[in-house]
Amino acid sequence: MSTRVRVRFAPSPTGGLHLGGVRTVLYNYLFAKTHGGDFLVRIEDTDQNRYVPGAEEYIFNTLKWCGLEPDESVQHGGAYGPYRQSERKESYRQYAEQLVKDGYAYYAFDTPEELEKMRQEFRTEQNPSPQYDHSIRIKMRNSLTLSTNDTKRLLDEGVKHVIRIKIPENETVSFTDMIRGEVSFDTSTVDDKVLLKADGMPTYHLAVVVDDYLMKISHAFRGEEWLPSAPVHILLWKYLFRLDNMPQWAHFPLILGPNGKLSKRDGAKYGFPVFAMNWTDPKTGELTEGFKEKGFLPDAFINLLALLGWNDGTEQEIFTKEELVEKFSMERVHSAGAKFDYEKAKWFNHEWIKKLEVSSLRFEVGELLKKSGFIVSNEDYLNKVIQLVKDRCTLLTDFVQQSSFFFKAPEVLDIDAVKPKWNEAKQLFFAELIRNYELSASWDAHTLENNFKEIAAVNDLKPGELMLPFRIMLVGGKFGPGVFDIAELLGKDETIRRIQKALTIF
RNA sequence: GGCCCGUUCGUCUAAGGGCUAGGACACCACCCUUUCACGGUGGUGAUACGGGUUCGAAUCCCGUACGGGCUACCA
Repeated sequence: MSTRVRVRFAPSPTGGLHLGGVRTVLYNYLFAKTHGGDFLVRIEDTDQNRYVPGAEEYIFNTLKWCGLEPDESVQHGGAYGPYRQSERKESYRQYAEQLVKDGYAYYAFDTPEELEKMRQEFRTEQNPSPQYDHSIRIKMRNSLTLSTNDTKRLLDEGVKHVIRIKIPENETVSFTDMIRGEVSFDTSTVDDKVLLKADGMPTYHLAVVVDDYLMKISHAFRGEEWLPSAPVHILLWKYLFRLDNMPQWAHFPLILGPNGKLSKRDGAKYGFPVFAMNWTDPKTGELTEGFKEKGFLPDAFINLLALLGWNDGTEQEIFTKEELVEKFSMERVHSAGAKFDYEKAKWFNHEWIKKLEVSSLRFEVGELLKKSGFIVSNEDYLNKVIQLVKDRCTLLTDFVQQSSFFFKAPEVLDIDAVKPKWNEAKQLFFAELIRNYELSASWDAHTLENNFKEIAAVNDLKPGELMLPFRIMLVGGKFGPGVFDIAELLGKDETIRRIQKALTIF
């Protein structure tokens, strides 16, 4: 018996990957790494109607950005391929047929119209959505109600049909969920799910069981929305591969938005990203913003996701990926859903920006500045700028606003902040400051500040009244690091140039 | 409607029978700061409700309420 830990993330390529999806990846990844096992990605593209070009590539790009690279996948290779279900199509039919042969499944010839008619017919106040279950199947067109000959004839004629699981009556199916403990279902309330569709493709239910078996998955983790279909999967394991080969299950709590399961719409409505990275719908051209482009660091993104439903029992909140791998345990994953709080998410990112070295930030920030039209030629200068402003940036994109004046003189000055209190004496002070600074032998923040205050004292002016105007001259607005630090970094020529220019405006 | 899961400050959570229910985000106040932030100190604020079990319950059991998920030839 193989005891190696093997887990999988099995997305269907239908669009952007959202928070919950990435967290599922994360917990899978952490569990695999914590136990020295394998993490693989299997593309569940059995629904050809929902196929979206580019979505698969997007998923892998996202995993790469997050630093959660699979050990096996379509892109990474591996010994258990193919890793795309559409390419495994042929293998599913035989399992479905085997189930029919063993009496655990049956052919159903009902057309979509007939199914719709059935739902209309049996719909009542008490039962608004009738299911194709043990009580209904005897009234439908399938190999259970048709004679053997009729069934054979229809099959031979190539009539479109599906294969449905025949759920037993009055049985209790139970299993132990690693997060929730024992969960059980009365099979009489479970419907006869379609296993193999009319186009020959399996549904999720068949595919997940067959593939988890074939790929030797030891632990199957997924979102809580799958809990209701667990009995179908358990039964399939029992009928097909024996229960003692079945992986251990865990159903993660949902990540909730302001109203229920977090959706793409929530993001648009409440102004925060839901997808990991930008996603453009190829059909509509609609762009949905991602955490990456919003200015989140991958380390912070992983960190905040990990803590949404898990903690290590201490008061630590900032974790590196390595620490998470070291400390993660499925037993400490919460069972209740967690409402996503964007403010806290930003706090995580801020903490990470403060924590990270300038060298880790430089590339991203440099790119961002260049993209915004600033000329960044001097690496050393950029490093100093980042060091000076990083503590006041919550998002990576904040660096642009917080440091723009280091690369380009402000075009508009916040004159209103200065003008009402501006007077002749201040004008003269800055004229003298220019002369002083021009002659100054050293150009460091400390000297600059001392000289500034000396001149103010000599002229009987309060430094406080002068520093704001000085800031406006250099920065353009009421923000930024210490004004003398700015002047030091800007250099003598540029500082004086900005004072001179401002004096003509004030 | 049925089935399943869940319920500790506004939000994320700690406390897995025993101290004034702890921390973080957010919010408020003060300090620091001659800008804005960072930072520091303090504050507001929770065990859904009702029954049990127990010397003792946020914790175990039952019920109710509320929330969420599922109820497709989608995943």
